[in-house]
Amino acid sequence: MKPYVLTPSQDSFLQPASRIDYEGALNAAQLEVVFSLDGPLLVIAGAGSGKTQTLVYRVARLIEQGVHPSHILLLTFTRRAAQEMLQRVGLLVGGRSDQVRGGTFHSVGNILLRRYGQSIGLDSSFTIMDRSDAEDVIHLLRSEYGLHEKGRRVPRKNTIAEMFSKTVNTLRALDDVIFGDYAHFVELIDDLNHLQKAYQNYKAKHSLVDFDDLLVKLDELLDSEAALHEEISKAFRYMLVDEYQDTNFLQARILQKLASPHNNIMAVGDEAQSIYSFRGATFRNIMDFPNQFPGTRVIKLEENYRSTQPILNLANEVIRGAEESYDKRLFSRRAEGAMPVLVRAEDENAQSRFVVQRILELREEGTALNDIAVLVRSSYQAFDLEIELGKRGISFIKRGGMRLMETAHVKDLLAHLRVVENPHDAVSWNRILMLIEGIGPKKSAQIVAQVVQEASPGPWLVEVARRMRSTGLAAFAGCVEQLNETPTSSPADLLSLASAYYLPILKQRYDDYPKRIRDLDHIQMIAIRYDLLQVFLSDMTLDPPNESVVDSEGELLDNERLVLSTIHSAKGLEWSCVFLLWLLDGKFPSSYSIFSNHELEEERRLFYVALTRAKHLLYLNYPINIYDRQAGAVLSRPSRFLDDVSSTLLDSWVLVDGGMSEYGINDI
DNA sequence: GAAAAGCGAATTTTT
DNA sequence: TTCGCTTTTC
Repeated sequence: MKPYVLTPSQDSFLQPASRIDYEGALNAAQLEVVFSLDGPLLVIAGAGSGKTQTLVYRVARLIEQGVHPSHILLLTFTRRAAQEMLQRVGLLVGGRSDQVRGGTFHSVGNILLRRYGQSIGLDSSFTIMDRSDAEDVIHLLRSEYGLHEKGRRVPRKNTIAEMFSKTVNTLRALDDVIFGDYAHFVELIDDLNHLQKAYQNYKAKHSLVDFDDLLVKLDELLDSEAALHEEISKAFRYMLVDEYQDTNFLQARILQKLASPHNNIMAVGDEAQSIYSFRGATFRNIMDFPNQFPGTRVIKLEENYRSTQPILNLANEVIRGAEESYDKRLFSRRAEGAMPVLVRAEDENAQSRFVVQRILELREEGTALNDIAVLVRSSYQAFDLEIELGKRGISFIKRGGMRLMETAHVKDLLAHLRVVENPHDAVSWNRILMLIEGIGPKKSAQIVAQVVQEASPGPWLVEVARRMRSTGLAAFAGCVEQLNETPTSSPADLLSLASAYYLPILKQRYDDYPKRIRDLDHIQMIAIRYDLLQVFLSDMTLDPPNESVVDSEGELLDNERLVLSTIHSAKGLEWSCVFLLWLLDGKFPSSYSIFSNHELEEERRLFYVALTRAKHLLYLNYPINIYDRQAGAVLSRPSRFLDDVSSTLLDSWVLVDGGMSEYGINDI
């Protein structure tokens, strides 16, 4: 293929038509944020208070003031958030916004470590492992170590990975984590310490880096050499951090190092919306910010531009019930609006039918489908609704929950490319080898131990296949040779080669292979956008496609799609109408969390986040008479978070079956 | 001795 | 739908 050079988009040379109209777009508090460019600044921004708008204008202001865009770092919770904000900055200042550095802490870690990692002994072609890769390694090491003696209860690999991750994200020693959070495994403390060391060694030996390492090693990097630290902190002269309530202690430490000595750092957050403590995040970072950065200015944004007052009244009431009370009263100028509605359904399917029917009505009345969202606590809670939507021909997009990247077949396929990029990647070798007929854990371990040291794995594997008389391995060896012959090919071409080899295996292993092949095709489509294998692979791990589009048969309504999302994935977003499902005590809050005050409080904040996504209409739905194995009881009352809510803040509806999926409404 | 098949149990949220 | 353990097969 011939290279065809595309000239940069003309936009880059265009200047904005007129000067930026700050006063027309921002209120007084927001203006203060946008014009206080130097020194540490903490912005406490309530839900819907125009936080994104403010960030966008602040970046624009920096550029307008002559700060070079590449000296600005915008840290966000997801990469998508950064992209969207920078796109909006582009509307204000033109193409210069392309050069602003933006992304998550993890993606910044990735980029800096690729460039400077050698100074802390990290190979620049390292592979990023996701959680399930990490669990695979732990599983491997655990069996090798022989932790499972008779009669002893051994933590599951998932649990072990969680413990290890907690040590990093909460800056605690493994012993403390076990004593504090996993007291029932205290007797295994020595073994687990041993295992953690083994895990670290394994990663170092095979150039593997897990999510947490991206932070740990970045932190290390910033400490390694004074000159390097200076170079990096000079590169990011102005920093903006979004969703600060969902950062952890390690991230706060990294920030402090990145920002020193200039301290031109601004953090935005809302302690009432902290919902990632299971990942080590703590809203204490917000509280401590002024101590960490002496001279901090604090600005509060309290006016809500999103929701009507009746919705805010309910949200305020719910968060007021929190143990650690948040000094927060959102107010809106939209006094008028429909009351939020609490809807009781006889069972899950009645709940789904109600939602579908109401959505169809709203659409009749002129609400766009993509201005409606259905939110759930955990993704499986939407399954029944998905079926119902399918029946009625409503297309939707689903966010959160089971991710494409986590599926076995996608991981299998990508593993073949990962060993091309990083031949030391033992997890991927192991994964691929285990797919081959006649190769199990033992054989695989033997081969992996050798192959990671081979300069040319292809010919070596051919030889091994001949010795073993394994046709499966021979086929694989051929595939490896092909892939390595053309390492400069595009990711898409390499993927095609790997697919050709993998497809027969896929068909043999899974009865539902047609569905899985479609997933692989989807990955193939994404790969086309990339030139570099390394970038493609990193992105697939750090920023995986986590949306699945389910189109109804036939009619495609001008790209209009309903959004189904977990509450976690709905963070920062808003819709005209929001349905909240499964608002049943025992489901939300889930019966897992009701024994811990700490977790219960987080569930309450999660509920608050869900409520504040709605602009005009809010439906809180709960089915009754649901048997819950966890609780060992039939659940039938609405979430306890509504216990103290006055009945004047909510309408109550009871669904009455009118046959033929009709519903009637009785006011109580 | 190692791999494959078979069975019961458990299942939040995500970079 | 996958995890961890047990039984069966090679």
